[in-house]
Amino acid sequence: MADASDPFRDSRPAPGEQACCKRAGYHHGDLAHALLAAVRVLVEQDGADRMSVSKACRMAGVSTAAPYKHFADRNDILRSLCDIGFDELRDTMHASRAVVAEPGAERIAEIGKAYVAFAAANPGLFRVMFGMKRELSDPDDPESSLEAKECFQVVIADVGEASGLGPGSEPAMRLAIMLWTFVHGVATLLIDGDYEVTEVPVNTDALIEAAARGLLQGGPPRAG
Amino acid sequence: MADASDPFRDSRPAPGEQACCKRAGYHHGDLAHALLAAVRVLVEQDGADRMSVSKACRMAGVSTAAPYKHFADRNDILRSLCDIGFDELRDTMHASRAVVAEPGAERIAEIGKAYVAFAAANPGLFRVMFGMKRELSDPDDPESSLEAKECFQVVIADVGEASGLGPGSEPAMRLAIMLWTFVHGVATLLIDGDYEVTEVPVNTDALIEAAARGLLQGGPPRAG
DNA sequence: ACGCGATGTTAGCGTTGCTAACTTATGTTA
DNA sequence: TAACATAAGTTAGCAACGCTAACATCGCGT
Repeated sequence: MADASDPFRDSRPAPGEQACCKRAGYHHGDLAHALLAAVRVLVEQDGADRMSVSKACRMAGVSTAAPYKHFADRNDILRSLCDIGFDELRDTMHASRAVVAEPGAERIAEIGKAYVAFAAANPGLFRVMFGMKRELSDPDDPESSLEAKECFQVVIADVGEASGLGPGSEPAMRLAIMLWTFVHGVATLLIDGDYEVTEVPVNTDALIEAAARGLLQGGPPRAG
Repeated sequence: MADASDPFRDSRPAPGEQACCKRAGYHHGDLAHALLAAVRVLVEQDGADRMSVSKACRMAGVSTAAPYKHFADRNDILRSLCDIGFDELRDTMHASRAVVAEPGAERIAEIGKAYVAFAAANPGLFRVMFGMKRELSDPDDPESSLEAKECFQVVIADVGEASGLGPGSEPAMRLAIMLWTFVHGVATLLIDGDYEVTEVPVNTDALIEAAARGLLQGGPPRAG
């Protein structure tokens, strides 16, 4: 089993590593998904930039050249992971709307909490999605940021209703941008551990609720 | 000059690279600073994680082993760069206070704009400072986040004055955290290019002014 | 004048991303 | 069912990277 003629003798996970899934024979069966799963784990463990494709290969039990039959390069893998992330984020944001029956500050706060919860649960992925998506994607590709736009649409729709500014109106859009900005600030400061410098425990839920109330009642900025 | 006995034949910058400073003889003179300058350029060019110490060495005109006489490792270089960044940020935030004579929403907005302007001018550095500082530093070292705290102090002082909540009081602290959160959201979304998904041009100055007005008048969150 | 420590160098290790050339399995078609 | 095209694996190897060990050189204090 471990003799020199075993073609997989160097493909098995090292002692400290775990295979994501067994492979039956020479062909893996679903290497693309297995790699994405392994990469996702590594992105959370080491960060997107320090994540190693070779390590993911060891986890999936394949050679280091195998990924390039399914992905163009390292960035292409991260791009695919981004798409998965934005789908999940959109779904979780959309689902959070059901928590509060009527549109208003409370429901908007709930969407914000879902956004932050996603970031807290998937900090590595979140950082790729919002910090590297642009450099990973072809800027000429109009579909590249489509998933991100869908997430933003969830907010815009509710802000239009809740604020009475009219759904899709420009003031509503500006207000939605402010709310997104605040919630994104919460998410990044939280996952980067930057709130620790305040020496005061930060209750992110309370922060989001206060911002939703304050900004909705304060109205949109006068311009831009 | 380019013969095989030239001890620097492999140390010169490649055609596409520029030396940061000339060296007179065998010893560089001030390699630590030269390296930090080169690394700073590379961090802006390629990002902190893709920044290569070897490339910085070529720019400074030294061998790839030289940095380790001055820094423990790659992370130590980035740590030093962080300290420089936080010093600059504190100074620029402090200086921006002078733009508006009296304390109030306007002056707080001005500090926020300085924060965002720093991020926009040094996106790579900004990301290291707030995104990697924690993983670069020893968490047991109490001095590690001292510079970041100093930046936060600038905000807290002004919010205490402007809000009438009392400088150093906990409500003032919570309000300062909200303002920081918003401004940090602006900075990160801006430098990551994420505002482009809105399809509406985003005026960050107007955003910050609106938030300063709205949040100051709305008061701090009820808890945390 | 001397010597030692600070600051350079070369050589080399292990890891990485990726390619080229080869091998094996799969599934369609004659 | 046999032949074959192609998808999906493999090995081997390149260049670049971070970092270390061992060696070289310079400059400062005694």
